[in-house]
Amino acid sequence: MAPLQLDKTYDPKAVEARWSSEWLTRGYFHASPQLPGHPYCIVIPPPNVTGSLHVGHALNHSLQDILIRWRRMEGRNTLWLPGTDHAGIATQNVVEKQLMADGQSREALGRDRFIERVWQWKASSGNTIISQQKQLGESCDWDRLRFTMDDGLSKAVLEVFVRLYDDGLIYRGERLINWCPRCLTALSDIEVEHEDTKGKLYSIDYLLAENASIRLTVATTRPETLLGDTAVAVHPDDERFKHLIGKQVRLPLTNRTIPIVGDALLVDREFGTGVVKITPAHDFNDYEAGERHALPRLAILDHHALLDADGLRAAGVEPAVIEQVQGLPVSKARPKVETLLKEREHLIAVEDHKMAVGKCYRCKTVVEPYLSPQWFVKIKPLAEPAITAVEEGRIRIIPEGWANNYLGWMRDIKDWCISRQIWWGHQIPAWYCLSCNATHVIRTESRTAILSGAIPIVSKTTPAGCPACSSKDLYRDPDVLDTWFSSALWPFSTLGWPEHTQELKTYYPTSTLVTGLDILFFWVARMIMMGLKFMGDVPFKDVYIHALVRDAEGKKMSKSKGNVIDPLHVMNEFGTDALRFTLASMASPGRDVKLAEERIEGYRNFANKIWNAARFALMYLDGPRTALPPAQRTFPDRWILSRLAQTIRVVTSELESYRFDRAATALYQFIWHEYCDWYLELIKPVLQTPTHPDGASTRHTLVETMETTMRLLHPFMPFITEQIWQTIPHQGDSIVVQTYPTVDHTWDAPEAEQNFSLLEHTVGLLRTGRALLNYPPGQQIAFHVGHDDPDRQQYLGQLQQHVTHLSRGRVDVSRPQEWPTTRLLRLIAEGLSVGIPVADDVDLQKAIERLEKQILETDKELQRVDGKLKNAEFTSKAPPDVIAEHHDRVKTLSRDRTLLADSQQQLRAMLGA
RNA sequence: GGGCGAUUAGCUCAGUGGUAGAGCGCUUCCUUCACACGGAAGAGGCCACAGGUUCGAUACCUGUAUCGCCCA
Repeated sequence: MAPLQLDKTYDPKAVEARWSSEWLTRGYFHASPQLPGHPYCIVIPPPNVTGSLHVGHALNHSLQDILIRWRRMEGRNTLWLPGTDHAGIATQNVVEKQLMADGQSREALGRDRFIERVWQWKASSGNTIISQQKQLGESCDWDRLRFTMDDGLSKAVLEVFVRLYDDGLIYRGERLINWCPRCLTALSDIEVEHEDTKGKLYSIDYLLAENASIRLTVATTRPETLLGDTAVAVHPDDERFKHLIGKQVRLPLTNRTIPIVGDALLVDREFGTGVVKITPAHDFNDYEAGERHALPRLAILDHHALLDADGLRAAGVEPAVIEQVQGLPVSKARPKVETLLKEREHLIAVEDHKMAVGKCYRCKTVVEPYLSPQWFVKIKPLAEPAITAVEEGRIRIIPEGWANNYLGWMRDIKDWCISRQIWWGHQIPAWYCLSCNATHVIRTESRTAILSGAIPIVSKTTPAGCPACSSKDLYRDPDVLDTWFSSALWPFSTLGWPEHTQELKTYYPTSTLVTGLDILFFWVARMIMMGLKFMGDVPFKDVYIHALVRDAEGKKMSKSKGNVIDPLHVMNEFGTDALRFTLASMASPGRDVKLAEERIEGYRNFANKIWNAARFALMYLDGPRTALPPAQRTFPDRWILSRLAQTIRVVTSELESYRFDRAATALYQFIWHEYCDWYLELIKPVLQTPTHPDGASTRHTLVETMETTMRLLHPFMPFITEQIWQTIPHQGDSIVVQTYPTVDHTWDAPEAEQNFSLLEHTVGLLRTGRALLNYPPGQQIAFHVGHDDPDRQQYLGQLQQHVTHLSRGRVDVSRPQEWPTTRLLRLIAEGLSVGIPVADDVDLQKAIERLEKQILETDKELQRVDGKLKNAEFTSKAPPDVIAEHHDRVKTLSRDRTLLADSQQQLRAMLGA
């Protein structure tokens, strides 16, 4: 292949477009159980089908792609399985909004036509995120794209539901659940977000029924729910009130009297007045207290969370009060009730009070505890093995700190409410015989209510008739399942379960799950439970939890908050590789990512640096290349091979421990500050001399190290590495399917690394001296270099040509004692001395100040180290090697100190002359 | 209220029981032949605070403060 012409500046767009389509055409990402290699599988956390790629996805997906590309290159049989979930509530909301814009409504359309509309919407818009993922270079097996509402996955949902029901692990019952009055559906506990808000604490007097002069002051944050109170509670040991337990109080604004109960769990004696009201139909704690005391539940809110006239009448609320509050939302009813209580002198005090309100995680509407019949998963029996799996290490959570989080939640887990009162999703496979359930299924014109006593027929297929009475008059439960119910099956439903596929056999359990902490409970925990239950094995071995990308205020990014950053715009501006590398480098465990554009720009520059290194190589590759054994190569070649070997070691081991940040740092450091800054500079004299005897070997090392480096970097920056790899000499069709670099021990060259360190310090001092004396970079200067240590002095002799080249001067290597004593600036560091001649017209002030500063620093350090050595405790207790090191340091520092002082004195003398 | 995490250079963040680090930003010099999306040289830090362990603590322990997250 003819070398491609490389532009001076890297242009990511053309390169990315070319390779992302080329890779797909060539089918590199297609997995097959028949392929050789130990399987390595990741299932993607399915993004919401309504979504577009946000920066959180970009992070999550970049990390997975790094793992997958790395393992693929290692020769594993890799499968990265992509897909989306149907996001019941979110998707329904999106399509409903569209309908509303057209003046239509879901109800007017009817269920079947509405669902058709959603599928149409999915066909036209549901692939947005998929094409964006491809743009990011994700090496998923796109042939296996899955969707939670696919036939196969839906079959898995049916299978699981029916089996759990048959096992007694799914039940239907009336419970207090979280209800979103905007989405008009139940939510599970974890779909409610708690938010601190400023509220008020109201103190309200309830009068004792038998003696109205005795008042009991109740403290509450929700005075309007008082209309549904069925008791007040005090602490059974509270001396102030315990004698009142068992008596009745008059409930204000109603015709009811309610009992006073003693309840140690509900009542905190220190809180408020020490007396609380109990409203079992509208508060979770009260619901449980109501169970304990067998209290009635009076619901006074309807499903829109409006004060309900029927409910209020049933609760014995005075007609005049009903008149004022019926049909009002809570926020408007509260001040009305407040006024009424005040008028009747029941309201004693109102204080500011901090409280948490629950909001719907999809639409942020305040949720209401709501009494209704719902379907639940009995979760304890499923949770137990899921706890054990993590405790026993069959599943590793990384970083492991989150394991406690997981275990704590799992041990205290509550039954999972899985029914949703929406249309888009997997409809629950339960039917009710209308004749057997005549009193429990109540049909009116507008809706059908299935009361909690109704007996369902649960079946994978539509039953032909009622098994009890053979009636064919069956009514299907209109509810659908929580989206997370189907997501919980993802690691095996996507591989073909309940069929016994070759894919399942090969790729389950999957290897690694990469996800954010935010869905540890929503998703990860539930996958573990379902995987253990239905596959009899864990769904994955490693769970890597990465940081969340947050907005400027440290808040979670979400579409509904409108605080998302668009990664596509970033990819356009700086290149996909730059974004990917940025995210990888910021993926430190336990810290949230705050994405700054300057950072991405920095890695754009890194890509450009790599690009230009490759251009440089291509310029000088003409001519033969000879592979000598590493030991016979030049010093720069031996050094860079040694550094490359070390980098391979670091990158590989950091990847193994999911330290993407450290792997990225190691690559950056090696490529920029070793390969470009030093290696390419060191070999220029050889390359630029056409007949140089080391030419053939150097060109070989140049290609060898660059080709290896591209492979090492490829998982992080797939596009630029492919482009460069294709351009330089190589074997094979694509870097995607090359082997990942492994360490070649013959590359290790400690002696070259030591010499390099000496070279680096020497060149550094010479350059400092040049800058101090304001000599132009190009000016040839007759430098002196020397070292205290005879070995080092000898090495300096061997390095002379390199020092000469890199310092752009003539270099005399000799003992400092032999140097001229006048018109020479001497700089000293750790035994190393350099001498720079001082021209007549040079301003010495800067150099003198620099020496002064260094003397002060050396003094300070000397004092510190010497102080430690004079401390008897230190010398008697510290390890001998540490003490020896300190002695060495004192020796070197004092010698440096003397030489620095001499040098300064000489300069001062010149200044005086 | 309970749990977890953070506090290190102007900013964003690594890090380690024995000499304090990176990227970006900043200052000065340089368009020299891979790269000005660049090169070279610099400036900049009581490692949040207070105790303790230790010969030695930025690191380990305890407490405090501030911030953030999760759960109730």
